[in-house]
Amino acid sequence: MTVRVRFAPSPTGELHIGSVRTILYNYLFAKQNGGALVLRIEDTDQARLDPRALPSIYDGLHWLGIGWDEGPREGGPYGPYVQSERLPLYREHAQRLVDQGDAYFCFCSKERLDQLRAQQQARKELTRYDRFCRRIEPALAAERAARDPHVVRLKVPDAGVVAIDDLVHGKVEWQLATIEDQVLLKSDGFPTYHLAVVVDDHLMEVTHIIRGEEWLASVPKHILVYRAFGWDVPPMAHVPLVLGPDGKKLSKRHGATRVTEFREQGHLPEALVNYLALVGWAPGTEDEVFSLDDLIARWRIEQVQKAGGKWDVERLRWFGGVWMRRLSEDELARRLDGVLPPEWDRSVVRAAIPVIRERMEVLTQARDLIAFLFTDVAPEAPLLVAKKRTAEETRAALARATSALGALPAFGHAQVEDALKAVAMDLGWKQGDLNMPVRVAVTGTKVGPPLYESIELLGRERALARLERAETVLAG
RNA sequence: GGCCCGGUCGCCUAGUGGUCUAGGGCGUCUCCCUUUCAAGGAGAAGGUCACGGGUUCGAAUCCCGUCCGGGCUACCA
Repeated sequence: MTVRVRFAPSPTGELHIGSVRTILYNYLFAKQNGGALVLRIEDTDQARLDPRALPSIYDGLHWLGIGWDEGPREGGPYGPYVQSERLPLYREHAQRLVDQGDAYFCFCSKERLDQLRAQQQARKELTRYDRFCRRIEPALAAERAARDPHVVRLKVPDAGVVAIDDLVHGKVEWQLATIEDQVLLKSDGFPTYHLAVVVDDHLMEVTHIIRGEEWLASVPKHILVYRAFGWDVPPMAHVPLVLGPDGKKLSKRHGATRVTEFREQGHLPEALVNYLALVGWAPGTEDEVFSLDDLIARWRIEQVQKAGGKWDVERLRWFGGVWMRRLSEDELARRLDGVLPPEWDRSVVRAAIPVIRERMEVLTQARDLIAFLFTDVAPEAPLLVAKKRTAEETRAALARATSALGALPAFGHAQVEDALKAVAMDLGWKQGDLNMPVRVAVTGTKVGPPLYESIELLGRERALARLERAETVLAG
């Protein structure tokens, strides 16, 4: 039997980083088993639809390099892959359960339900549906259903136990007495998640259900539905949640959570995938830098952690640095293309890559690192003055550096280095004491890429002009 | 409240009865390298394995209890 797994986002918002981790695990499982990955859109909550959701799922996963085999746009033999286009299917199946006596029509109003809940709360009882409509004669209920608004509820047995052998948690079981008569079909004709997942996973021949742990609690309801239909329950794996720093499910109030945001912040997709895979999984060896292909080869569902893992941007950034240095210079130049202002000369950018690459964790850092090559700098006098020297001494030193650089027959970083070393020697200054004012004069800041290379990149003309301007500032 | 899941350094984790004086990575700190910042190298600090009982010659690893955290508890997914 070929493996078929799915990821089933509900299009209620942009692609979330926590969903990506679950999708990634599904992807890895499918790939390493030569199976298929299916994208199914669970848009059964019509009130919460967000038009940005779909594009962000496609763009985000494409950016990350995670591909799938069947879905709304790519089609496939089990379509449609959007639940709102499968309504008749759910209706038929719900009807079948009613006909079999495993489900029933419920006509209770929102008001009655609210009131019931309030009363139960006041009495400190369990808040759950009182099965009021379960007592209605089936024939009468069917008749009413033809004209009155209604939902379909699952008839949960009063007693008994259901259990699964979860791939990550092991055996988990529930007393049916603690489960309420779940709504399966809503009054607007849409199914609830609980009906739709079961029907679709079965019809789409999904062989393994890998999803977030937030779904673990609804497993008994699903088992009951499978049972009522006489279907087999596929193996399930409830993977741990990605948590915020406070230990609660990662959400927007913890900061960036949308894939789009990380992309905009300049994170490398390789780093995101690598980092994310390691929240909730470890190979058991001391390796930790993994490409998507490495992960396909090494990830194992049995090694997935039970406990949730906290999101750690610092660690993500560290992986960013690692991957930054693994990218070829040409590739890095391509990645930078969309990040840097279009007017910045790409040949200059390309030339600067060797010196900025190991200083970057995210692409956007390149902007600050090489801005001095494209925009004028106007350093203030206090910043220019060398350590333990006066403004005048610094000015004089800069003047000597200026003429030394001006006299150079060739203007490569090696020559620049020789010249500045000679000046420092003459002056009797420590190299760093001379280089700092030169750096500030030429780049405008105290930190940046190596000085000699920076000066070479800038070119003689502009370097000398900036040095002269710094002298003026110091003289002034 | 109820049901369910979880609990190893600040964070991600290795570890499935003895080789654990609990290993690695991130972060932090120190030193080296050095024209700044990085990168790189060498080191350090940091965990009574939530706690308490057992079982066992021996427990982070097995059992029970407690505590703490989380998820779910909608005609949301």
